[in-house]
Amino acid sequence: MKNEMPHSLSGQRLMEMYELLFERFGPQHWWPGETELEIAIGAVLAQNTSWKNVEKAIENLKRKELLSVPALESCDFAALAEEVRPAGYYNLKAKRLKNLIHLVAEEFRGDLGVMFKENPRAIRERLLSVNGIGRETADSILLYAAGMPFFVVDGYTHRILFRHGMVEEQCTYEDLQSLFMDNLPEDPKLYNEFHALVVRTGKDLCRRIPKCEICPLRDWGPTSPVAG
DNA sequence: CACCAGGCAAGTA
DNA sequence: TACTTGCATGGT
Repeated sequence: MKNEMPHSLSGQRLMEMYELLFERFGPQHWWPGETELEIAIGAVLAQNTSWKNVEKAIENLKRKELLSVPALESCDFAALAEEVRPAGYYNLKAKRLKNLIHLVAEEFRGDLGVMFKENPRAIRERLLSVNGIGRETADSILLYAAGMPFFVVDGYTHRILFRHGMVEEQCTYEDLQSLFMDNLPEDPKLYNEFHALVVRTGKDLCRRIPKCEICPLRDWGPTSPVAG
């Protein structure tokens, strides 16, 4: 039984959850990037890293005029690594950016707009085949840069839904993504705002001790990390 | 000092 | 399949 059919109990609570979060925090104005490329680059740089550090790296890239496909494709690896250094894992991320840019340059004429005209599922698989692009990064690019209806799942999504007894602790990325996508309207704007609100909420939830007095979801059942 | 942040891939068993 | 580990800066 591959649970979580559409209209599961947890699924039916999602829209209410969204409304509570939106009432509490308001619009989050995501993704905070100006171009498709900037958003895609930011998605890679943001892997397990605070957004503040990502901003510094992106600002470096802008200042060095490296925020274009041709510039990123041709620039020296060590120079790129130095610019993305504030975002952490800089050697790893410089390589991952090169991998992503290589895909766009070689298969889509260096144009993300061209890539985004292809079949969404096919593009997702193509992105996932790039070393350094996992499911969250791929979905972030597809939702926030391309405007495609893929719900982005992250650590906060899992933590919040598990703490409120809506999923099993060992549930997969696909389980969580399906819960949202099978129970909400297929609306990129809704997915955009909802994920941003999940992150905003997660920032107020300590890893060990939930600050339930300020959590809009405090009345939503269990809030202990051990579900007790 | 410890712990965390808008993950992912590679290695091991 | 299911763990574990390396990657790294910057803020609290």
